[in-house]
Amino acid sequence: MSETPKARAVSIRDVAALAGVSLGSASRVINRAENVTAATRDKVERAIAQLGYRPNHAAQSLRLKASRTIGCMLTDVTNGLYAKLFRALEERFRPEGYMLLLANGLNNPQRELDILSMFRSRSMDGLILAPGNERDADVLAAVKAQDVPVVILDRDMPVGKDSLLFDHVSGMTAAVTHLIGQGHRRIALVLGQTPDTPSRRPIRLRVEGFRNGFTTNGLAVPEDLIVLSPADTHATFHTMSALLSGTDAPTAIIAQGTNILHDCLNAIGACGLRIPHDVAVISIGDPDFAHTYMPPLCSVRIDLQQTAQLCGDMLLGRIREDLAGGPQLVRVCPELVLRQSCGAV
Amino acid sequence: MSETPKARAVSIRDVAALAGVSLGSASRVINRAENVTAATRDKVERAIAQLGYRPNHAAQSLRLKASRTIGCMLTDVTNGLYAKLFRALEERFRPEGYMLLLANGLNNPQRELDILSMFRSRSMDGLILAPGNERDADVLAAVKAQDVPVVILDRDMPVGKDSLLFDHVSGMTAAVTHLIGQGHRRIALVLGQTPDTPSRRPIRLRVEGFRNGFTTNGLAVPEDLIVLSPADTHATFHTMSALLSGTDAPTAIIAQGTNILHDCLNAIGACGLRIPHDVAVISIGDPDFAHTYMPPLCSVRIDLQQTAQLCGDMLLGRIREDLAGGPQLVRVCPELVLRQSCGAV
DNA sequence: GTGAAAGCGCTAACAG
DNA sequence: CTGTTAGCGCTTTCAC
Repeated sequence: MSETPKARAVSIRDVAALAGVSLGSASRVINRAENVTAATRDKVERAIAQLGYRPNHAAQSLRLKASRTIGCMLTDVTNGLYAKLFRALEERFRPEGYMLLLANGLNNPQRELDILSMFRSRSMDGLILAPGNERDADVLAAVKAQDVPVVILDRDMPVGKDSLLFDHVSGMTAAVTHLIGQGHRRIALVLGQTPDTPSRRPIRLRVEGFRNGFTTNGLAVPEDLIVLSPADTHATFHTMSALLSGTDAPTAIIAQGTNILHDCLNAIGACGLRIPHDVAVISIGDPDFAHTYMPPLCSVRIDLQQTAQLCGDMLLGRIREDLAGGPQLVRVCPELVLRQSCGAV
Repeated sequence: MSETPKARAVSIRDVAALAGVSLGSASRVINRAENVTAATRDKVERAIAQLGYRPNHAAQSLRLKASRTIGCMLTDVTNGLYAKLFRALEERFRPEGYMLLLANGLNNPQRELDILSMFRSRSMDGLILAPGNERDADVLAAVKAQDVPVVILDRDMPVGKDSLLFDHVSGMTAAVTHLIGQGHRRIALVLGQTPDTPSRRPIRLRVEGFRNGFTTNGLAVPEDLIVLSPADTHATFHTMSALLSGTDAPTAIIAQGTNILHDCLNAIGACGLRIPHDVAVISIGDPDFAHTYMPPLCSVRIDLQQTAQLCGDMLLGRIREDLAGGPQLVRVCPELVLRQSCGAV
């Protein structure tokens, strides 16, 4: 079994005793304070090594009122985007000595409230939040009530917190404009449908960007090709199959999310169409298989390293109080990654 | 901005004062102790509500030597399997009042050591570990040295800890046996390659199960069809294309991991072959698109709810000390999900 | 049933 | 430069 099953963990007291110095000196060495003799430092460090001492984090947190922990509430890590985002955030915060508490909101307001409440009592040093429910009054209030630094990720929440927003409008406009430039007019936009879809910022802005792409190019928006469809059934497949084999079929498809994308690809295959010759495809989001697929799929990608970087700058800035003033708002622009599926390249 | 920017958080003292009772009584109410009058309870609860009091978690941890936090070190949440596992673990532990600290080991021993060290100083109540490096002496030692309950997930680590192991052998044997039953003899096994592949339990056991499937059926193992290939390049695509268009080509493919699977599917498509008519496919792991794909992909799936349930039983059992005795070892058997791609159904 | 007081392990302020 | 001490917020004896 393990080494020292129930032996009380070694405390700074034990270290001080073994080193033959006072508790305070031991603490100073541990916290790399200036005012310590080399000799003292040495004795203490030897004792630490010998005892395998590690400071008690709970005691430090209590004392310092800082836990070196960031609470992350994301919609669902099962979604590749959030998983990658989490990874990027981990890379950003780990070198600074922070660990991340992760909780999935799952678009469930009650659950989100619980999580926010747990974060609150656990004295997180900061929070990174992407609640599913931007318009839920209770969630809004709970976010607003947080008294630690908060960064809201890609949600419109009027709660007076810092936020980092993806510019879905420009991303989508770029995609549409590119397709229009390739001669496409009948472009379909396929989005995942959830109960409160219309209130979701990412969805809302993508639709806006889509329309925007046409109007700025002086074209009418093909409203009939904006498809909202539940991501977890075959509904998308059937809808798209019908659309593709019907009259005035789309010649290009912009699909959001891995599941929806797969359904679209299946529909294209089932209709015997070829990409990009018969129909062009752009993926919103850049899953791993996009660049492996045959042909490689053009996609609208968000730079998650950059996102994490900026998010960390803001949050750490607030935590360290280098950053003052009212709520900041940082934008990250998605980029269009040209690959064969959109007929360019 | 936020409500009470820098006002010192309300403590149990404030609650007691407002309620007009002693600090001890307030504590008793909060901890739902028996010995409190209804009147006292009432006053305290009113005060709590009025002040919006939330116990200070750091202080509780320090006092109780328990943080109600579980440290999870998984290889990489970016991998759908781990993401789903994390979700399942969250479902298991949340109702019990635990939150999860998540860190990605990324197959990097140094990183894993750092994480284990942080876990150790943060007095986690328990750990769930799936290190990439099962054979790294330092990692082994660090895991062994943990003095809180630990469950090792799907790794062979002789460290005297509880563990939950997936029975990859039986899963793979079932897959092979099924294919053999369908008349296949030339079955390819395609696995992801990493520097220390051979020492990885999941890989090792799958190869073993593959061979086992043939030998128990009295057949020779097609060693030439065991393909190890890096998951992050197109290598798999090329290897499989060559294999499929060569002489004595495989008539069935067992592919492990989403990326490898995609490469195999691409190769099959590129060679103009049809599933399952020309070549059968079984996926190791059951990504979302498996059941959506056309045709739906047969897969070997691990029940992650069950996994999380058992993992929680063990870990919570140890934490609460209901579970005593030497290291436990629990096995979870993957199940073969029959779908069209393997020619049955 | 309730209040007073000790102390979890640590840091920081203060004397020396 | 070092030792002593107070106290972070909480739970839990222990008297009353």
